[in-house]
Amino acid sequence: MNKYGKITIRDVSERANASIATTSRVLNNTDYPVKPEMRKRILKAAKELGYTPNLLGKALKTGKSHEIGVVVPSLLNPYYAEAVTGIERICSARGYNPVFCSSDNSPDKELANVEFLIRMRMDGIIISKIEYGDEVIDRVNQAGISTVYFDQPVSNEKLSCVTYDFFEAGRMAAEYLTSKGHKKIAFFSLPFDRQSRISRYEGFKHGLKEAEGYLYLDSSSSYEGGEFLREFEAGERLVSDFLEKSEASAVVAINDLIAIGAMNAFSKRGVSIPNDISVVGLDDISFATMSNPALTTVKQPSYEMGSIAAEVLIDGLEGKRHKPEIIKMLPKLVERDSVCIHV
Amino acid sequence: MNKYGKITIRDVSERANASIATTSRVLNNTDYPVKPEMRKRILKAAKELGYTPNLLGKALKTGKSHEIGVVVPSLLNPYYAEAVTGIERICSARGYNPVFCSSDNSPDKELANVEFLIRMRMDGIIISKIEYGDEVIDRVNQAGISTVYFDQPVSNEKLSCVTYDFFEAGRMAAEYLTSKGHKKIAFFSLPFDRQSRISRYEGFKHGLKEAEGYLYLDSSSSYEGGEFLREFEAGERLVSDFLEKSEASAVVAINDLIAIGAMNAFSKRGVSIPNDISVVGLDDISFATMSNPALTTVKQPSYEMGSIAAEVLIDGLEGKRHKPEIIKMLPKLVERDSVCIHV
DNA sequence: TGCCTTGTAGAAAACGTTTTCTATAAGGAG
DNA sequence: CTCCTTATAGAAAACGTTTTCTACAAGGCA
Repeated sequence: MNKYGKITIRDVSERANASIATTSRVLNNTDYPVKPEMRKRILKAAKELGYTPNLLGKALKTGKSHEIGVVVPSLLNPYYAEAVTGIERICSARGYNPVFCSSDNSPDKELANVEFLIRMRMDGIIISKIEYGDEVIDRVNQAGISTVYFDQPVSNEKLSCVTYDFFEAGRMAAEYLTSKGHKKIAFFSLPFDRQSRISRYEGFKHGLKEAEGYLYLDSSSSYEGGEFLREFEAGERLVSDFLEKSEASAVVAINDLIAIGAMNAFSKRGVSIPNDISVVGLDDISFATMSNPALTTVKQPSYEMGSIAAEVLIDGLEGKRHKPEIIKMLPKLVERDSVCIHV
Repeated sequence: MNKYGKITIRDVSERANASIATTSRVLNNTDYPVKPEMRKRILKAAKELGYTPNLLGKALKTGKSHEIGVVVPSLLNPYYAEAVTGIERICSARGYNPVFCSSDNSPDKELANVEFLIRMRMDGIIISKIEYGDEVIDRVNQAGISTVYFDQPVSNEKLSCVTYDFFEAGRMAAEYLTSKGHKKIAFFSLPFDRQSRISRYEGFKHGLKEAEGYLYLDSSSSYEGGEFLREFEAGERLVSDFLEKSEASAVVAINDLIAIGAMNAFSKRGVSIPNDISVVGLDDISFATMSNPALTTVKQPSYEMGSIAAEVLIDGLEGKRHKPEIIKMLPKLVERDSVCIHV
C-alpha cells in the first residue's frame, strides 16, 4: 500500500510471500515456469487485496502503452462520429485502447492535442488533419511515432493515408445534375480552409463541362449550440443569398449538413425541393435518409475509412505491414428524392 | 537518448552541463532559484534536442495525470456528442485533458472502459452509466477515484450526479398533448434497460390523467450503419405496428431519433404529421429543427449537463468543493410544428 | 562421481520523472 | 573573524512496473 492508498504489486508479493519478480510473472501469466501452488497463492493475494495494475508504470517500463491517440476536428459532425466509431471497434477488437481528442475545428487545438498524445507516448496516432501546413506532420515525424492520416489527404507518399477521392465526388455531383438537364448549378460552400473542400469544388467545376456554375461561400462563423446548428444556419444564410441573385436550377452543397439546412430554408421560403430547385449533398450521413425530401448525395464511407485507418496503423505497429499505405476510397452516388429532371 | 531514440531529461541535462534536478526545475519553471545563465543553457539545450517530456514518468512520480476519463454509451447519438463537447471545452479551459471512451451501448464494454481508466490512474472520471446494477459504482469506489455521474441518475446521495428530471419530461409531453385535446396517446419506446427510459415512461403515464395511453416497445436490435439508422429504423417498425392496431391521435417518442424516424415512416405511408397524427419527441437534439415538420419536443440540455459535470469534477479535484453535488436539470417544452389540436 | 540441463525463485537494474536531502559558496550580522 | 542565512546546485531516492541476471536445487547422463 503506497501513500495514496493504492495496492501495488509489492503488496501482493508480500502477502503471498513471493518475490516481486515472480508475482509479476504470474500476474501477466507469462510462460515462465512457476509452481502451481505459488501461482495460486499469488493470484489469491491479488484478488483479496483488489490489486489493480498501474498502467503508467507498465507503459513506462515496456515502452508500449497499447493506446492509440485519435484526433478529429469535431465529434458533433456525424461524419466524424461514424469514423470514430469505426476506429473504436477495430482498436478494441485488436486489444488497443483508443483515446479520442476533438480539435474543435481549431488548428491550434489540433496541434495541442497531438503534442499531448506524443507526450503520453501513445503507440500510434490517427488523425484527420485540418491544419493546412506541415506543422503537425513535422512534429509527429520528429517524435517518430507511427501515424495514419485519414480523411484529409496529405501529399507526402512516405506517409500512410486513408483518404477519399474528393475531386471525383464533386465531379460526380455535377455530372449527375447535368445529366438531368441542369445547366446552371450553384455550389454552396464553407470556407476553403482544407483540402477536401477545395478538391470537391475543383471536381464540381470540372464536372460541369459546358454548364455554368456559381459559387456561394459562407464565411460567417457564429457558433452556438454546436456544429449541427452552425452548419444548418450556414445553409440558411446561403439560401437567402442565393434567392436574391441566382438563376440556377440546382445546388450542390459542400456537405450534407449544409444541404439539409439549405433544403429546410428553401421549404420555409416556399421553394419546393426538388420541383423548384434540385439539391445534391456530399457525405451521406445517416441523417440524409431522414430529411424531407430524402437527400440525394455522394457517399463518403466514413465508418469504413475509420476502420481501415485503424487496421493500417495496428498492422504497422505489430510489424505486419512495412511500407506506407495510401488508400483512396471511391465515391458513390446515392439517388434519393431531392433531384428532378430540368427541362 | 534512450534505446527508443527518444530524448530524455538526462540528455538535456548532459548537454547543458547541469544536473537532472536543476534541469527538471527549469523545465517546469518552478520558483526554485536558478542562475539566469544556467536557466538559459538548459532551455537552449532542450530546444536544440527537441525534448518532449514523458508524461508517463511524470504522472507515475507525481500521482497526477491531469487526465479525465469520460465514458458515454455512444458517440453516434448527437445527444452524447453534445455532452462530450461540453466536457471537452471545460476540461481544456481548466488545464485537463479529457479521454473519451464509448461503451457502444454495452454494459460489458462500459465496465471494461472504467477498468482501463482506473488502471491508467486518471485523476477523475465522468460517466453516463447504462449498466443497471452497481458494479461500476462499486469498482470506482473501491479504486477511490473521484467520479461524477451524469445523464442517468444514481440513487446514492454520497455520489456526485448531474442528471435531469426525466419523469417530469415525460409528464410534460403527455400534459401538453392532452391540453391540445388528445385523449388517446401512444408511447414509442426502446427497451426499458436504463433508468431514464423508465422514468420518462412513468412520467408520461402520470401526465395522462384521464386520457388513455398505449405502449409500443421496439426490442429488435439490428445494428447496421450506426446508432442513427438503428433508432430511425426502430421508429419505422414502431409505426407499422402502430398503424395496424392503434386508434391514438398522438405519439410521444422515447427520444428525438425515434420521433424523427417515426415521422418519416408516417409520411411515407401517407399519414400526415401533424394533421393525422401529432408527434412529440424527447431530447431536443439539434436535428430536431431540421426535420419536416420541425419536431415539437422536450429539451434536455446535454451540452450544459456535460459542462456542469466537468466543472463539478474538477472543482472536487482541486479541493474547491467537498460535498457530493446532486444537480437535477429541468425540462422545457419546445413547441415546433409536429403537434396540432385534436377535436 | 562429476557435469549439464531444467525447473523454480529472487535481487536488482532499469524506464523518465520529481523532490527531498545534502553540499557549497557567498554575503550579512554580530 | 565567526555564525547564520540565502542562493545555487547536485546526489539519490522514490513512483510501479518488467526483465535480465544470478542462484540453487534436483534430475539425467556419462
